[in-house]
Amino acid sequence: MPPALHGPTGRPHRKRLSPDERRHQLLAIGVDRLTTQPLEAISVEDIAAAAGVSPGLVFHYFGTRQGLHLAIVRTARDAMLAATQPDPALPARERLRDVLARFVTFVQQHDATFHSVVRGAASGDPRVRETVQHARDVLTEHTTAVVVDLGAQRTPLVDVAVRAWISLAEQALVDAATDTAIPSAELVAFLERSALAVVAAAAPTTTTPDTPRGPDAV
Amino acid sequence: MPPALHGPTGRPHRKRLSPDERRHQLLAIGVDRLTTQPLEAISVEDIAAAAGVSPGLVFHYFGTRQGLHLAIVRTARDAMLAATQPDPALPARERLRDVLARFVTFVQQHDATFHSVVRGAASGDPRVRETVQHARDVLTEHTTAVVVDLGAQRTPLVDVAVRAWISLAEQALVDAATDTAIPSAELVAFLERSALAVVAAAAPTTTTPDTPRGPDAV
DNA sequence: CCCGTTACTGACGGTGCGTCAACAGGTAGT
DNA sequence: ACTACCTGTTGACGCACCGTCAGTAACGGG
Repeated sequence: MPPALHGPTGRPHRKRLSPDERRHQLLAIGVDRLTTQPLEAISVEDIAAAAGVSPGLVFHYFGTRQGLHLAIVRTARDAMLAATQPDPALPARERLRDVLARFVTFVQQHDATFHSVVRGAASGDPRVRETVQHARDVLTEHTTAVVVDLGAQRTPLVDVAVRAWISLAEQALVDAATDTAIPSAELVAFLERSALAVVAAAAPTTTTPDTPRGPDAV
Repeated sequence: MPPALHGPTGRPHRKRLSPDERRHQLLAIGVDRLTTQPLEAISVEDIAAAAGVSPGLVFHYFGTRQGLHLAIVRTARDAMLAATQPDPALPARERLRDVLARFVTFVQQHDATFHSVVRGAASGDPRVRETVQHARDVLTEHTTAVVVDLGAQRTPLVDVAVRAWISLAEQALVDAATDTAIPSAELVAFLERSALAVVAAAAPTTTTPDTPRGPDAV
């Protein structure tokens, strides 16, 4: 990326872009910054300086610092969701494995972005949390569709279990996706098995054929 | 809590406390603030005003804003760990259930504190992350001890699985501990079963006696 | 070439972080 | 009690960043 649209520390050259172009440029800089620093550390003035514009312009486009952060995290989130869209043509089990495999690949290639999105879930700004939560909701929906296709019943506890499993998957990906000691295929297989096992643990009365339960429930 | 150590908006009265007392007081205010606002929203000046002292004094005790945050989150974390110390006298399975039951109770009673600690895991400050990670490490150790006692082998993937299960448990607690639609006992039972199931999913070759696996492993 | 639209600037006020020399409350020695 | 020391504590300062707004200049159309 060129440092700016004018000579390096030379004269401003004052280029006038269309709103879409400018917005896109600022967002691209923001997502790039996300690979080296957390969301909260991104300042309006830093983005403005990197784009060669005044801070005021950034406020013109995003309103507030939080507005900027929100737009940045949304961009990163959408990239993640686009990369992990399930293939509706596949049967349930294959679909799950396919999504998990692509997810592992995505995290391996964009681990900094993934980290930032996951960490955004704990942001102080409710709107940022909501944005990340939306990503989780989408993933939860995909996963729930799979387990329902496999014969599980939906209960409140099963919903909790699926959401909780998403967290498990996030943590496992953060831990192991870039860890060479664990092959990707093994990680994918573990995630696949754990998803089914966790749902089975939440729905002990389900009639799935291959999860026999002992009489140890409370 | 008295608003301060002087008359309400009256004259400062300038009480001189011992460093321990003052530090403790500031920390107590900080942990209390944590129940209504996220860590990053806690400002030095707010704490100072609540204690009836100058902002400079807070810097004297904690150095920086981050130092204050770190001390606050450490205090909250220690309270959580203290409440969930396993009872070494119990056998593995009972020990797991006992810890989980007390964990659910703790979250029900201090959900705001728990939220803040969990969210601290995604803080921008590495030291805060490290602090929360330490709590997870302790919980991971307890859990690993249980599953090893139950006959599981330790492999890199099992370690990943246990850490990931901690995230699952955190998420399930955040979701469901204060949800009246799901009885505590059921939640505890789910967490217990899911722990064993996730470890089994990570170590398909283990010889655990009471976790029968169907031929669904990949 | 000029004129209007609007992307963009620059100067300003406010808030919170962090520093430092100086001040004052407590206490020990006489 | 008086004094002198130690140290908990202050208040004023510099700085970075957020957010606002009236004004300016770059592009497109006539």
